[in-house]
Amino acid sequence: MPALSIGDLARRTGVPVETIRYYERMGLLPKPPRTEGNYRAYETGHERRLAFVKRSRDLGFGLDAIRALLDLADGADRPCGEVDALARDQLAEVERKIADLTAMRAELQDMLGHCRADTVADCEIIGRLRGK
Amino acid sequence: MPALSIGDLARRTGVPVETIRYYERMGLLPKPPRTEGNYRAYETGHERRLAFVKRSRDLGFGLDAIRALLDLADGADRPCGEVDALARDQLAEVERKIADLTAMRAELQDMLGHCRADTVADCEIIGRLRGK
DNA sequence: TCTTGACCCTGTAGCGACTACAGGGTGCAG
DNA sequence: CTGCACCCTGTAGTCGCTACAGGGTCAAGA
Ligand SMILES: [Zn+2]
Ligand SMILES: [Zn+2]
Ligand SMILES: [Zn+2]
Ligand SMILES: [Zn+2]
Repeated sequence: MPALSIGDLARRTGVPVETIRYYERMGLLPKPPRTEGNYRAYETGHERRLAFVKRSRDLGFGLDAIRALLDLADGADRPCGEVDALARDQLAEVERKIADLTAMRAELQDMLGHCRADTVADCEIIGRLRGK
Repeated sequence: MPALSIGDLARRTGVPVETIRYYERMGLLPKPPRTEGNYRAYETGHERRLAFVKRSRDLGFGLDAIRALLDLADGADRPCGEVDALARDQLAEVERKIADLTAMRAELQDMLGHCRADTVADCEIIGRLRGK
């Protein structure tokens, strides 16, 4: 199996080229070997690692947490308590955001429901933003 | 009623001093008159405007949208269709975010539910991040 | 052989909405 | 008069990208 260019890797993982280079700068991906022409040459190990990063990002983990997860994933024998703690923190963060957004949604829906589409002077939305 | 210092305004609205200055730079708040010592001197009009901005931010509106809302709020006679459109856009954005976060929450909860707290090699969380 | 065009490289700047200084000036109470 | 809390401007950092600018590389087609 031949080495992959950064564009190949981007197509295979769905992560944009610029983002792959950014992850490398941030220390999430190891610096790959280069071709004669100074192109990055990736192997399947790199692809697996990038896929791990992408799945973690899709769950909302920050790059610091992902670095920690990658480190933990390398130590097969250790207990997974730290992994679970990171996942629980992330779940808590997601739940906090959902709670905030749910409150926003309720207020926006209520505003929109009360607006009778007349003039700005009587508009319920503007009225509430002004504080009644 | 005497003029308010920026610190007074911050305490009364719950908006940090640095953020008030930032809103002024961004054109959301008018430049207030200054005292002899070059301190900003606010009146109740400024406080109302800042409160409007804060309530809008609390609903997740971006600063561009808030600028538009402030402009619209000044034209009392005009129909409120544009206001409603901004609110509907914001509601749609909030709903999109809730959907994304809800999917993340489900996956995180499921991962955590399947983890039997043994070694990293067998950890369901790490396993799924690796793509099974 | 030459040229075109797609790809790759580095380095830097921008996004949004703040937040945190650094390095100074002001104002009031003890 | 001396602290101390507050205020000023200007700049840089945060997070996770994203978008250039200004070049180099490489394979296919004429
Ligand atoms: Zn109601
Ligand atoms: Zn209305
Ligand atoms: Zn399950
Ligand atoms: Zn586990």
